[in-house]
Amino acid sequence: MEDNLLTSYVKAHGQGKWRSLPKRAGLKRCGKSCRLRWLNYLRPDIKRGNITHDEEDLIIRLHKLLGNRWSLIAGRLPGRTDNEIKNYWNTTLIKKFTQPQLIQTKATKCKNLLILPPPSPSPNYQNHNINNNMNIQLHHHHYYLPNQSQAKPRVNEDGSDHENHNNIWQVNSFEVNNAADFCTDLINLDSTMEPHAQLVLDGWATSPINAFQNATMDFDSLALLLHSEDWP
DNA sequence: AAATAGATCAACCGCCAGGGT
DNA sequence: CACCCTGGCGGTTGATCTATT
Repeated sequence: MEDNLLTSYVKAHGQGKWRSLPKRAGLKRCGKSCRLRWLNYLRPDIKRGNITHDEEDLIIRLHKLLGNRWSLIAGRLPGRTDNEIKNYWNTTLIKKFTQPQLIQTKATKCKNLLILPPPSPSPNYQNHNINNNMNIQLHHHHYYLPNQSQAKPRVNEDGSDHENHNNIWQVNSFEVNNAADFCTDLINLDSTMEPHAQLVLDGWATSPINAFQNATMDFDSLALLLHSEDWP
């Protein structure tokens, strides 16, 4: 009933003026609630049905690139809402990234960020030290490891693992195979880690990794890419 | 069939940015 | 400038549905 009122009102008068809409349309909801109902449910271009495999793949890629910026991700998935994608991530996808056996799935192919235990990194990798023994805070699901044997959490003095240490990992070095992916991983670093983030970004700007492959990509071009119709 | 646990998703809430005055 | 209003965003909650015991 309210949905019908809201739908017909928006179709007749267009979106906007949400605060005053309930009064004019004869609804008992607040304006915010009307807006949410329209955007997430009543809009005619809403896509119904389950998330497809392709959409899931795209969500994973975009989330890797953008983090929890659901509206931006939704903008790349026609007919899907930010709320829907957020729910899908929080209920379905997040499990995939927190299950250890999936450490070698597609997302883990990214070897760009090596998190290695001291003292010395593996000789099998070409390393570019940005800042030795730098402590960086990472989100649970935002780091990608080559395999479990090459990266270990720092162990506390009492033998407990990093989970009791506010997710602080000791980062010694970085390996970069693809500049764009490296850029992605930097973006996914916890924004609360300042000033360490700036150290990393400084390293990004000045370290030898810029000589690598597609290393011409910078953050400005990344932003352009995100707004490009060619993406993904 | 009933009770319980787990999963899903729409809705709510608080915060923030931008525009207008 | 400071203040207010509005729209938008992301995190969280709670109701409902589904599966399991």
